[in-house]
Amino acid sequence: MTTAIWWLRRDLRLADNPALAHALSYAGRVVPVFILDDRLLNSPYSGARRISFLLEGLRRLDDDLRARGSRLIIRRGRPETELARLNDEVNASRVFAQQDCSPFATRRDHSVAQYVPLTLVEGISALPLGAVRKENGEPYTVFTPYSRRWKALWRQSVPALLPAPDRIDTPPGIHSEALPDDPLPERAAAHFIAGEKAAQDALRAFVAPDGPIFCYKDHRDRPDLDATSRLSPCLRFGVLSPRMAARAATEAMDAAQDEEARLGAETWLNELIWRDFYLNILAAFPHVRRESFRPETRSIAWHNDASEFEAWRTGHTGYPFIDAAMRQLAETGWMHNRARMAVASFLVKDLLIDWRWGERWFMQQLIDGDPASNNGGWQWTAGTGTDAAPYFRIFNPVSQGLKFDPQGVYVRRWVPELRQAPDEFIHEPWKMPQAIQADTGCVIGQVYPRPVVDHGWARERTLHAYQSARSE
DNA sequence: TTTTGAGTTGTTCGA
DNA sequence: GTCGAACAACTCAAA
Repeated sequence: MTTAIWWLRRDLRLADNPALAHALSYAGRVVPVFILDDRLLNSPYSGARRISFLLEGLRRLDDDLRARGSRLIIRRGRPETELARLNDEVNASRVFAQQDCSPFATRRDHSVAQYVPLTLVEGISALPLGAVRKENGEPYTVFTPYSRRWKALWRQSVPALLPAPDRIDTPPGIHSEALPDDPLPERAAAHFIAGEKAAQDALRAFVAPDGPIFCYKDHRDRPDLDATSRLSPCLRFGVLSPRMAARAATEAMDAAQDEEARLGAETWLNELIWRDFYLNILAAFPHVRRESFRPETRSIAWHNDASEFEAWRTGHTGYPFIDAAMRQLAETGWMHNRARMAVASFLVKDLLIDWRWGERWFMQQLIDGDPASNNGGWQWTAGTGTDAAPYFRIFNPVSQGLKFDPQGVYVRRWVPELRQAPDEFIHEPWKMPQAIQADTGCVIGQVYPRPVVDHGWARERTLHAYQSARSE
């Protein structure tokens, strides 16, 4: 009987898993293996939150495999070495894996293919990488036409979902290493689901009749509400199939009771399409990982002040909305999307710090940190990327707070020093009269910092810095 | 090949 | 307080 290896990377699921399906149709016996690669675990772009989520996801997947007569084999080392060794041990004739598109993954897989017969299978995106192209065959670099084409292709033939197999035959007696200790045993992922069944339940609840998806258009911008799906870590590691998510979104669009509800579902679908878009951008333009997509923005004279970066990183900029967001990130490994834009704009356009500093910090902290989406988002905000925000679009850290956290609920939740501050000063506490500062126990400059920079001044500085870079 | 319309998420200023 | 224009042209996608 033929044996195949199913090499898992970021597709920790049994349902709608094309790589697994290929392995099962190719061979009677399948060996699921995950290889802990120290280059990834110790990378400066890695972080404890994400590793913790990954380890939990591996444990849950092992449970699910055992319920189907199989189990997850863990190996540690270089994938080339480990796969070649496992290949010999189980006498496998082919390795199946889900295609990945980061520069590291591409190099790794190319190298692995020199040692074992490797078949890469789509599944990382809702529509296969490279499937959505311009008429001339080139990749899109602007989102809106990309999304139009994406939707047209999707509606042309909505992909069928592959059912989870009832049984997976895995030969006995294969050595598996123990998983390393969880770097955050108290569960960084307490707020996040790492199991496949729970992720699917969460998706179902999100798109259920009267579910949050139908209010998503209006509520998604409010970090003080709990109105997003929070499925990003599951999509990051493939605990949830992006196709399944996109199908749920389009079905919700079709089931919507009114136009507003339909737009809610479509807005969420658009977020999934953004995810596909940035995966394709990274695949087609791998240099974005290292430098700005737009050459004319590569010569911006960054200010790069280390102590200002530190204030941003730790949530002590003196702008409450920014600080709340940065503390939410540090404490939970996740940040609301609206807040991600605001803090990114603040780092790049108020502090004039190289977007790559922020990108790396996000990768170290985010439980859902994905090289493609994170890079795309940072370059969008910085105005250096594909389809980027115009350089003069600079978020005002105060008005973002007033607009999207009107009562200061989000600020008070994450910045306890300001809990007693009156509503009218919650986003501009430095304007509080001395008497109120004393009464409420938030003396500015002592309990809570003064703004690290004046926004109006910083805005002008950035406009000039970007203009100079352009005219070079 | 040329032309045309359009482009996630904002802010500021002045009427 | 509200509204429209300016911000800066430029590139992309498609007809």
